[in-house]
Amino acid sequence: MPATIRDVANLAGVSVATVSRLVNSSGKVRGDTAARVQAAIEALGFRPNAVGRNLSTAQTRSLGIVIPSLTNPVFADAVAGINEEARARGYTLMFTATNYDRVEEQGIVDSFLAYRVDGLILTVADPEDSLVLDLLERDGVPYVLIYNQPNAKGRPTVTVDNVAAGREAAEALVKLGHRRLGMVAGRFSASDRALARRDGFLAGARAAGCPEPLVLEIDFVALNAEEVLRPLLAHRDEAPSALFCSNDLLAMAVIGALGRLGLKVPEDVSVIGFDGLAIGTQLHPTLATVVQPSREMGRAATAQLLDRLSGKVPLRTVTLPHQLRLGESAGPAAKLSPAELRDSPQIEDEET
Amino acid sequence: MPATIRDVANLAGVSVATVSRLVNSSGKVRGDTAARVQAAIEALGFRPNAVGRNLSTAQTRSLGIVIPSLTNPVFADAVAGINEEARARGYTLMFTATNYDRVEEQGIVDSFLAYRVDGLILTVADPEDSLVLDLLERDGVPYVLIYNQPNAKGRPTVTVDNVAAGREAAEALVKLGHRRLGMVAGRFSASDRALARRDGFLAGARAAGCPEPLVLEIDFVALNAEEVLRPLLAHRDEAPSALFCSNDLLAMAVIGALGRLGLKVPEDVSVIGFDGLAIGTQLHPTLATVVQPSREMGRAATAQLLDRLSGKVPLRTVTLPHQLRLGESAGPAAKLSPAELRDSPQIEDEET
DNA sequence: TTCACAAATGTAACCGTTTACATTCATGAA
DNA sequence: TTCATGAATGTAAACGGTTACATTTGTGAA
Repeated sequence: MPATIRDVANLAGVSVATVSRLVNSSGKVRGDTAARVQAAIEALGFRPNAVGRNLSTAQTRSLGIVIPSLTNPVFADAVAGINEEARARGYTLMFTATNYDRVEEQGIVDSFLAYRVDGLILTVADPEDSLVLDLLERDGVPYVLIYNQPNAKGRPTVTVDNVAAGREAAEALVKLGHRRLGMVAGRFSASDRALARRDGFLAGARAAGCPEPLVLEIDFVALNAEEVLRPLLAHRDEAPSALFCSNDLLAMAVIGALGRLGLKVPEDVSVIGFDGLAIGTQLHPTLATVVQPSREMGRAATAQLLDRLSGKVPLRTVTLPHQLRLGESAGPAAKLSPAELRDSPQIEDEET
Repeated sequence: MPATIRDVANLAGVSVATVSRLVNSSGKVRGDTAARVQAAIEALGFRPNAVGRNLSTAQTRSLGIVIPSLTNPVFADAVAGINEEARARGYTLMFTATNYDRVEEQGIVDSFLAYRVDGLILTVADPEDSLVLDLLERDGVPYVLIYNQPNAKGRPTVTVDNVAAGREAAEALVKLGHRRLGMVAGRFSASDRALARRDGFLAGARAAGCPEPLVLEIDFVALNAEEVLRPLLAHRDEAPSALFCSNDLLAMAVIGALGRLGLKVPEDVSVIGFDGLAIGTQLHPTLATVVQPSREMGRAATAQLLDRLSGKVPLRTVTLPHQLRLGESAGPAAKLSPAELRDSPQIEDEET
């Protein structure tokens, strides 16, 4: 039973319209009246009910955030950026994680739409073919994707160029003298970006004349990296000497597993991740990675969405710059073993 | 201009009450009527407007979450737990991070109250003396603290026993043969839990007859651990051989800094953190830490709050079990140097 | 067939705002 | 003093649901 605008109006001896005008600084109210109303507001501890306001104005000044998981700091960072920008502009956030589950995705967006959020920021499982996004488009609710990188459909996204980044990762490893490359990724069905990174990586490897890299797709959540890596590395002669991981968390798990398998990073195997998590720089060895500006991405997505909401600026896709950060986990390839020399004769490809 | 309940009613040729009854399965509606209404709902793509409902029912089925930061995975984990539990029970989350800023805290809670969240879960800077909590109590809005551990005032909290945990950390280090202990903590003014951990740690050190540990209070955000640690470790003879850090993130930063200062963990200095972040187990060395069940804590806080909201179960303080996880970063003390022998003669105190 | 009664449905007030429009008030010019 | 005018304020209808209460409909017994 908090005080309502009517309580205030009664106490101050004015109409609700006047109170509303004062509270929202819409319309003018004379000094003495204002003072009386102000006093009434304080006396009653009046706090305007946003629900009533939302109903009346048909907007909520709230944004819905839909991400796969908070456990991966890369999303937490993005949300931090979203939070900053949204708060600065007086918007509130409704939030949920989907756990990479498309059914959840649907349910969450439904519920956000019921709450009439003004717009959404989301990372979905498959942006190409997403019922959720189709729904938003049909209902005309503005949204911006983040991290996703749809090829077709003109879906507005804030992302980095995952393909180019994947290629650069491959190139960097080749430059270090590696020829037998491998990639470890989470389920591609849950991550279009992992897919894009793979495509770039494979293209890079091919362009450098490397043998086709092995790609390992593993279950990111119930992760037993050791088990998965053992067969891959069984025959040292044929095993990859460098692994590209589709994200930093995975890379850290892989490095841990390699250690337990008795392999040293980077002496025996180089590892390079993706995301640029802050902790990566504190590790031993420090984590080589492709840095994406997660916080910025969150901020940019929010800014764009809010600009769209006030004013009619159309939403567009923004590609932010990524950056290769070579850490200690990626080192020069060990001297080539005879087996490898046989497999990759065109050594002159390798610059330095 | 989404369809309203009245649109549906018109199309189906019934009254709004009937539609409402069907949608909420309150009250009975005959089979054929139900079918007609259902058809109308589908034809119009009707999605009940939660704002209207909230206004009418005076509850929002939403919770406000207020935490210091998402960048620290410990909070992200808790939010993940909160998210799970809330979603399972049909509640939506409004979310913001305060960045350890009390003014922000106030503003955020104000805004959540304006939105009429049904309850709040929060970690505040200082639960003993918090305007925000006083406000909630005055307004009678249910809340549960998480991580905070207020001594006085009967404020409901879900937490671990930070004092006991701090003491155990000290004991563990002593057991490993360390006598010169140190602690590195974030600003105590922003973290009552760090304070509690320190108290326990100091008590443990004292009980074991160690010289009074040095306590370093540093700015957790703009962190330059190297700079801070250098003087502490300047004289190897007097420097602590083991450091207790008030959280894992800090511990990782410290380990990194030690490395850059040319000190090995745990050979030269042992480090033990607090939180039990998942990544800790993947590091080299693996991180010794006090594990708190963050996800559980989030879940427990949510469960309690929601139980309170339906039914009148009173809120209470719950202390969940923590657990010492000795990782490789905490190792046996190096042989005592002559200087240390002089300082701590009662060697028989050390068990093994 | 009629009637009593329960089941199904309808009516309209209410939740707390905003805001178009109407009304009142103050001011200065005629 | 009167009046036109603009400023300040008030009135009441939305907004989209829920729900107490009133009304209608259907059912089976007499």
